[in-house]
Amino acid sequence: MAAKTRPKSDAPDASDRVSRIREGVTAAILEHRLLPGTKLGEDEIGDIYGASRTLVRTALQQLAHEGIVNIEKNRGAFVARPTPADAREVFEARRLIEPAIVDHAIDAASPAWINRLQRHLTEEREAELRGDARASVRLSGEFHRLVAEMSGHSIYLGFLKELIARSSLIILLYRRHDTPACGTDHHAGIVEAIGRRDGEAARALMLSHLQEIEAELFLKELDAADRRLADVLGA
Amino acid sequence: MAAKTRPKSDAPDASDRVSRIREGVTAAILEHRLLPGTKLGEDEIGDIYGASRTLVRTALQQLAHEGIVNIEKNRGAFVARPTPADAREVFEARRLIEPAIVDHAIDAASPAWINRLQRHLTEEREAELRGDARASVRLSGEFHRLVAEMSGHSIYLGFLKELIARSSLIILLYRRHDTPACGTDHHAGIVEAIGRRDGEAARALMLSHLQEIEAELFLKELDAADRRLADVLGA
DNA sequence: CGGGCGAGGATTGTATAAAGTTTCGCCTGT
DNA sequence: ACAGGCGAAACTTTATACAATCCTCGCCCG
Repeated sequence: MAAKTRPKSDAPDASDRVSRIREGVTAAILEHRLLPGTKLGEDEIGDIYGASRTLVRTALQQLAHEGIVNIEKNRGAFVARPTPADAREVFEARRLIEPAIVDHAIDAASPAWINRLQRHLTEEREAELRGDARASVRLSGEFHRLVAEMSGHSIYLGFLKELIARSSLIILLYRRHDTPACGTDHHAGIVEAIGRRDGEAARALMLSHLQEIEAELFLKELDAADRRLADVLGA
Repeated sequence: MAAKTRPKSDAPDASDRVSRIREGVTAAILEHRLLPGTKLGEDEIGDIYGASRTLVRTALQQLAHEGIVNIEKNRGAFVARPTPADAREVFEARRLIEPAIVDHAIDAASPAWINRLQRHLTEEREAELRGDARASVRLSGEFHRLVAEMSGHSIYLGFLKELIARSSLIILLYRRHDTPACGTDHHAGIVEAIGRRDGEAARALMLSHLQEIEAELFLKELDAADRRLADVLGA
């Protein structure tokens, strides 16, 4: 943004206590350790991170703005619970943005970056090999963030961070349980196309990768019983 | 969002005092009444809106997350000052997203919506006719937001709100002063194409509209003197 | 007379306390 | 036995007080 010199609220500045809280909660959500609907009490989190409620509150507000936490007035903060409609919107947005990101990534592709991506791929493979589902899902999302960082497009990066976090919740809620290994192979193909500077192929691979993820979802209303009631009766 | 029933932090719920502050400041920025770099003191704003610093602070944090305010640690909040690089990113993102929004808007086009758009066009023309520059620039941005609302795509809407606000700052900073009437005619053409349900034409018109706005900008570093110094010397 | 230094004032960051709202258990009345 | 209401506890919201940091301005020294 305008101030590259200042560690903005969004910066990965770990010395900031608010950032630590936000990143801790985000990581927990990305690793599927926090389930949708979970209450995030201020005291509770404050005790965990040794911070006062003031700081916890600002962290939660930031997460709310990112769409992975819902703050309900006088009731508190809860891990968001995306609806099927939300899911479709998120993936449509990703199908639109990520090919554009890949294009920029190719422009910025340097040996150092390619190396970084390949190191990430091995990390993904290792996690998958050892059956670490939590690391797998986290790394899978991080791959996309890495490509966005590589693109150097800070606005796309910001948007995508939001979309990835929400995608994680969506996958947790709606993924069919019968689908085995996820897209590490896809990721490898994308890296390879980026390395070749083949924009056409890279965009196409990214697109089909996202389509495949979405195709693995079962986007039907869950908890039909109380969900219906909430929708029918709610304001 | 997951909770259509709850007025989220982002909702246009005017009864909320934080929202009032946020919307007041946003409006001032959109109308070019607050200039980039202006300091937004907490006490100052608190006095204006009769709110304690706690509420002002959360409003400012939300605005910072939207990218129209920069919060510098221990120094306060300032109206953002997008760089030319930021400007290019913002308009690239708009060129990507808004055609997609227009597509959805066509799907949702009803007589009521078309009517709403046309009423907006007359408002724009009236403001332009009476030479009200502030209303003009505000309504010009609102047109795009209106189309996004019409699309029913809440994620695109959220992204675009951010992009519009930043665009307003960018136009204020970088617009060539020799350009006369802005794009009310363009807007009319877009509405007409939407009314015809002609997606091809509507997308093309939106794209060329955005390109024209961007072409009217002079994206060179301003304040070469202290700007250069700040970039060279600043951390 | 210019530049460094330091105290004072102002402003932000953080914590804590007061106020308001919701929730849940319990108790009463039918 | 059960529905409904009352009340206390827990939590969020808001305000205020305190601490830390930064900026300004004047003073002193070279």
